[in-house]
Amino acid sequence: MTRKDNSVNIESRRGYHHGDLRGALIAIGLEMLDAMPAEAISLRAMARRAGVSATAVYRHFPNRQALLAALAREGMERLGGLQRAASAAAGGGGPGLAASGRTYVRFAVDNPALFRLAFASAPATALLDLPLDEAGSAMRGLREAIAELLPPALPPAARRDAALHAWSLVHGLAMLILDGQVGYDPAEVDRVIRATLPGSAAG
Amino acid sequence: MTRKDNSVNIESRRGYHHGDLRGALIAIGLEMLDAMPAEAISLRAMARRAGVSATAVYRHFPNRQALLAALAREGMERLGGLQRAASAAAGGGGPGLAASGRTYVRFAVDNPALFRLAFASAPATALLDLPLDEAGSAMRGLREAIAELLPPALPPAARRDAALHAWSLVHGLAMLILDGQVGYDPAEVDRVIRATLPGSAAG
DNA sequence: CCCCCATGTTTACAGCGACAACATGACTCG
DNA sequence: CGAGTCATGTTGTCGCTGTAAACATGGGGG
Repeated sequence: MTRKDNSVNIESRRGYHHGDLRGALIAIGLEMLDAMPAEAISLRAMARRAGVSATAVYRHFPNRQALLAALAREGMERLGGLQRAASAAAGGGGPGLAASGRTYVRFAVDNPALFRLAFASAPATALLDLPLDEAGSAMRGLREAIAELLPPALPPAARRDAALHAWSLVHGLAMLILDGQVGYDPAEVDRVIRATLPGSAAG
Repeated sequence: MTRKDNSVNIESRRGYHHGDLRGALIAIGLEMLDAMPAEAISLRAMARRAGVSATAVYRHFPNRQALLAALAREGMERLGGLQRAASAAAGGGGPGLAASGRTYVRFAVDNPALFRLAFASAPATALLDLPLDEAGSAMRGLREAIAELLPPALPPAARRDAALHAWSLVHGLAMLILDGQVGYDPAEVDRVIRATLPGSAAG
């Protein structure tokens, strides 16, 4: 998916001058996020890698933050996709929810900079309060798994609480691990997640 | 506590040249953290406020990060103190643990920049794995409340799981709120925290 | 065919963290 | 009491950053 060219695209040139600079910058940014935190990525470094002057970036993004926001969106989408896939692969229901949670933490561990960025510069729209089909792809997996798991008769407020509960737990786990406050032990993560499934705790 | 002088201290001069520059910088940093995130605080701005040249800071901190780390430590200590106080005021036990958790989230909401900084540049020592009396003051409150609440017969691993569970939940809640992913509703926070108390969920 | 405008470049500026060389003044010791 | 040392603070500088303004260019639509 991410071609490895550091210079300008040649084949996929659908743009005008050079190539798809916007896309190239995003690919470069994601690549750099594998090696360093977002705050260490300079606009100029990305431009350099793209083989382009620093100010060319401003033709595609109003400022550095906007570029990072684009990377953040990509991160959210990847996370959401993995969660949905994991939930489906586990057959949905309780196992699906647990799998979705494990995937959430795993993603954070595997892509710390991207995970951090995804939330740090996320749009301030409260994902939990959006209707499911607009809730970005980020929380779709978790919320769908929870919705499926809860007794349909439950009032919406209880559903919301359950979703918040599950989300907070995995998010807290992820952040504490990333910040080095606790070690990453998959078995432990799994235990803690299972203990929180709706049904073990009252909604 | 934080005197409001922007120039050099006069009365509390226990230092040599000007005053207690190190202390002044920390006070200034905490003040600035009330108004902006840590990454927006420049070493030069702090020096300016202290009425001192930029490089004077390097006499007291090896670099900017070290100064921020000092602020982070202060944040951790404040948070820990508040938690212990809240737990004690609630009479310990289950109510104490819930109070400690509520205080954790509240602190984050009230001091977003300081809270973030406290974890972002925390020493990478896994607080949860330290003996209680060395565990900094950060997690003391939570862990003491949990220890008190759990049946003494429980094996240490179960205690650890319970602590991690509680900590993850409140930390996740706090971060999601700070990142604007969910709104801050004290009642909701309280509900979610109560649902996680050891005893509602199996350890 | 030509011109327009999206895309990219050059130049410039202020602010940043950090290093090296220098100044100063408070405390110590003879 | 006088000298000198060393912690503390200053000046000057460097390379880097984000970003604004003015200029260049070339591909596609009139």
